[in-house]
Amino acid sequence: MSVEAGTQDDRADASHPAVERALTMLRSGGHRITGARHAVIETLATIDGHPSAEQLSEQVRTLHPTVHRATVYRTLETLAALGVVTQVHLAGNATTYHLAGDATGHHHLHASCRVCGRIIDLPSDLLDPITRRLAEERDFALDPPHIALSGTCHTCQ
Amino acid sequence: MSVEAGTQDDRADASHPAVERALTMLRSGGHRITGARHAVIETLATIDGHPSAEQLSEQVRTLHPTVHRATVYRTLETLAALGVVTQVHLAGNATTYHLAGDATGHHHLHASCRVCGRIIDLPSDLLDPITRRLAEERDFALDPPHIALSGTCHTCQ
DNA sequence: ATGAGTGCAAAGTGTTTGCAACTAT
DNA sequence: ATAGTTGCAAACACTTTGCACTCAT
Repeated sequence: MSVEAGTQDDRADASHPAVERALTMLRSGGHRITGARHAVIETLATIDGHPSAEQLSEQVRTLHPTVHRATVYRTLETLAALGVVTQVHLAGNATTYHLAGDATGHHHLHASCRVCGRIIDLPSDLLDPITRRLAEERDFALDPPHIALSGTCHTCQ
Repeated sequence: MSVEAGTQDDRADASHPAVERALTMLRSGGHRITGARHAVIETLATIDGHPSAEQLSEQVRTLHPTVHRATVYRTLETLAALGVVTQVHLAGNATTYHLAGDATGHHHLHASCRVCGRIIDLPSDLLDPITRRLAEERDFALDPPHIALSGTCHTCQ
């Protein structure tokens, strides 16, 4: 692995709280802190937008060229299982990933435009009534952030 | 093409209303009625469950072995553009297709279980309040049937 | 030291596309 | 006749897997 251990303060921001949190959760989940994982997590913390695994992988590789695509996919899967990252499925496009409860610790939902692909952030409580109704009437535990709603944005209508 | 024109009453059910409707919409959309399209539409009308393009393609081929996968994909795309079929995206799985407003003419929504993959049909008005809210507050035209909600079904919780 | 994690290459899915041949109109 | 469609093969995008090697613990 090519990431120097010991000092990670040479990169991005010395200790983005979300990065610390993610590392802690990894460790307490019984996983090892490797350079590759460190790199993926820091990339997640700094990258803008709603990156796919492939885009993350590319971005990771700009600073850590030896980190393989497959490792990024595996790391994201691990982090998702731990609840550190949220996987968002985008109606026909690649799955995207972001740190769960970024910064402020509160989640949000997404909608994607069928026409232009734009992704729109939505308040996390938007689906609360539906979540409640599905739980009561169908005993179904909705996981609202896991899919992006689909429709047409205002510029594309 | 291997489908005999003239008589389609030798297959499944002589004239499933939905099939007639689909053929009419195809024609009035300026498209040609080909054996392959006929086969796809009849398969859509008869198949159970929530088939993917690949499954439909397989099923079509049991009766019409010369119809190619690619043609099924193209036909489904055409039918979706005409609004004859509804495309449902399934959070990480293959897109599924069904005749829009099957039989009775009313749509329904879907939710899929993250664990077992089961697909649950939901009333079409479930998301009406959210649709309204998104239209008003974000000028976003939600297309509720286009994605399946995601969560955990009662047997998997 | 030792097993979790990695890089790599290769295989899997699901889906799209370029093109020559075909056929519904 | 002539465009719209098809079959085919090949490419594509995204993701997973088997395996030998490496490194965090």
